[in-house]
Amino acid sequence: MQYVKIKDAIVEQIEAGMLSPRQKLPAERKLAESFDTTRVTLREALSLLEAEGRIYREDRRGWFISPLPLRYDPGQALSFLDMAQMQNRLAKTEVLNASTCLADKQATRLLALPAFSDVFCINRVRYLEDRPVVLVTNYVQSKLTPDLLAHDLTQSLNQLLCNQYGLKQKQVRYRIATSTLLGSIAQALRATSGTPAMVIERVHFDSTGSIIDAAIEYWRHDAISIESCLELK
Amino acid sequence: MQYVKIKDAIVEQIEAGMLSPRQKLPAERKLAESFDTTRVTLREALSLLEAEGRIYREDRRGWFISPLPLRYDPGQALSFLDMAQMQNRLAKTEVLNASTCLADKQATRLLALPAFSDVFCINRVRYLEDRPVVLVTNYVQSKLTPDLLAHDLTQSLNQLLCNQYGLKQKQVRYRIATSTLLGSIAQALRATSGTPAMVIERVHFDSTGSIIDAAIEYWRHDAISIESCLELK
DNA sequence: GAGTGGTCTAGACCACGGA
DNA sequence: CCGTGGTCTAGACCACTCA
Repeated sequence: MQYVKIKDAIVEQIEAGMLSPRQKLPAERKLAESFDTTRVTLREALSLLEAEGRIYREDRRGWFISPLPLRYDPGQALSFLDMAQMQNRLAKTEVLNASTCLADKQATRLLALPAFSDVFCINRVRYLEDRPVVLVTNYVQSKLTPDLLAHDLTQSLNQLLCNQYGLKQKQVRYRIATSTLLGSIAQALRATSGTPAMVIERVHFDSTGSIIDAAIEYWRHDAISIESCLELK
Repeated sequence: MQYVKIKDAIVEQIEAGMLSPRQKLPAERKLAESFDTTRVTLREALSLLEAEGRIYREDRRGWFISPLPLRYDPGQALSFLDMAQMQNRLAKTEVLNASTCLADKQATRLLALPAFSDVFCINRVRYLEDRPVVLVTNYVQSKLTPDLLAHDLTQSLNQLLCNQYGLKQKQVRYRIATSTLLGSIAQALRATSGTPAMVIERVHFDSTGSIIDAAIEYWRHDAISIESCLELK
């Protein structure tokens, strides 16, 4: 099992601090040569490192060392920016698009809507140190929040809903699973199709138990570590 | 991108119900032939399906269709068996080994122990419909629970600690991340080294805030979906 | 013992990124 | 425009599973 040895050799270099976060690895052909093997086998080793969350790939740009993951607490209603700031990370948000549209399958499921409802749909990419780490799709029932799209959407949607519309999140239901980044989602994160991903779905409720909004987050799986602390019943 | 088309063709067959959960796919060479391609490309398609959680592999035995994942709520102090039963799943637990040993690096970190402490270390594999889905390693401070290992360890450790020793879990701290199954962990789950995994670390506290025990769970990533509902502060 | 999956070789072409 | 990563070919050998 040559590819395991290659993987271990690279892990050793990472842990010895010879390779720093976000640093690019040498070209695949060069690495293959230096480990005296073929590209196929070398790529097997790289895929394994990727699955372990130690390196990541930018589509057609190469392989890079993964930075520490962001600690993410689903129990805290913290915005991405606040979370990043508390962990001394440099965060940025980019709005890909924001529009009113007919609820798609996911939106109707998450928001428990009747068919053909109108919703606001917002797609944003979040960056850590200029690396795109998560694509977030927010769905908000349009009747609750007129003119929502007129506001600055790079800020926390949670805070916006609270301050502008008095919609306070009291409860969250979430689901976490693994999958892959495909097509346009992969593109938005500069990832190759098929990159491992962590998918988080959230539905927010107000104090009366009504649904406020929902979100689906596609994370590069190496960029997040979910950590929380809670009381048991 | 031939392998994406192959993947889609197989997905279609799964969703049409032509392939049922736990059913074995044809041999790689046969699949490759029927899609008129080589094994390398075919395996790329299979790996993608695996990463999406739609199929899984048993080491040297072949590829199988993934059953529905088990819904797992970290906020409920439910035992694996109760969880499975509530979802009409057939569960089984196998004790791999249970012993007193010097705390390793992980145990000292999770239990916040001084160096060279004695702990009970229990390794168990949990099955759903005879498929091994998770390897659980439990660490318990030995001084709190004399003779722990004399009891039936196929039952819920949580319940055992509560009923036999009066140790009631009041709080849990957990961490969820993705990684891979390697070496003996992979073997215990009949998986190939490098299989995608969901790793859950848990530390349990009693009502005084003292640590009772800790656990590390290595899940086949397609076998679990983490779902919870909680109040926001 | 036949067939299978796990691993590896030694090439190839293309489209894209970056200079 | 060069070099890169993404994709694909057509084989091979071995160790293991299973009948």
